[in-house]
Amino acid sequence: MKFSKKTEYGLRFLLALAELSEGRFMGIYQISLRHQIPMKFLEAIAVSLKKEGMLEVKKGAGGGYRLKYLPSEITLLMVFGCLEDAYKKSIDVSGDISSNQKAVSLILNEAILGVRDVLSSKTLADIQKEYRNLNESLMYYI
Amino acid sequence: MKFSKKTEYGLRFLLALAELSEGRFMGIYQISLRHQIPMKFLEAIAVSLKKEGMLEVKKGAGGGYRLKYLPSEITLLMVFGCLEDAYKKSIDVSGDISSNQKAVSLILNEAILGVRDVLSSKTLADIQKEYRNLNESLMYYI
DNA sequence: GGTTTTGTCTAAAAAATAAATATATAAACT
DNA sequence: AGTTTATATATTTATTTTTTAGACAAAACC
Repeated sequence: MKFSKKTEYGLRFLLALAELSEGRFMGIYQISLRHQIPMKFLEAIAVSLKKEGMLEVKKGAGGGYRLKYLPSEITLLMVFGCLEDAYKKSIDVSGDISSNQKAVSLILNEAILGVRDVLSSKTLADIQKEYRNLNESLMYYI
Repeated sequence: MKFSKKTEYGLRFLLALAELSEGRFMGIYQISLRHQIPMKFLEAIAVSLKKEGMLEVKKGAGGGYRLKYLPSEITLLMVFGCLEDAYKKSIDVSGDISSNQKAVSLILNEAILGVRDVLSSKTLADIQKEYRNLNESLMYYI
């Protein structure tokens, strides 16, 4: 399984937004700085996420992005759909294809369906929970 | 989800072997020709599969490869393990990493476990079944 | 024993994709 | 008006995937 930087950065970006207090916006510059994500890359990621309707935007001072949905409503599958190119195009099983090839494609497609199930069972809320856990453990050291 | 050509070719190669009559060997040249897979690429794929102990080899005339296991014992996960580079290295969740990053990695790893389950639930025998189905349907046209 | 058939190994070219950077423009807020 | 923020476009760099090539090694065949 490969997870692109894009997806990883995207999830970290969403996590950062999820941790904001209700209704607040946060800009890319800050997030990029605070979480060490290449700024311009993050910019492109934000655009993709917005295009799929996952974010609200406010321009100008005090603006930035905020989540359009609850963390518990944002599944990994949604995020992958926005950011992993491989998820956008489904496997093409048509045209002049041998049955050897077709059989393989069909089973791979079935596998993909299973994977989609897995990915839609995990949400941003799960990541948030993990995040808070980790921070709690850190507290003990201080 | 991305499936590399390597994996796709690999599965088609294994399918071809699975369809041989018990105990027979078949060479790369033939398979590459019959199933339109770039020969030298297939060669490398065969080597990888052999390295992981999935194939038996016989050199010289009348030689080639044959499966070492029953198709029902060969899972997609095994094949991916041999051929998808991304499957070899698991995500590294150590070192100097922010908890933002760590939380994401941890959940992604959990997702990977789920994916592995999916992939180990499908076998070469499933592909074979599909293959035979497809060929049967074709027969009606002739 | 020599020739053919097959696999093995190493290299590297070519193509595709991913990751990062730069610059200029547009909108919104104070 | 001027600052802050996002948007769009283009370019570069790096990495990975896919493909091709050639020399070598082992087994089988006659």
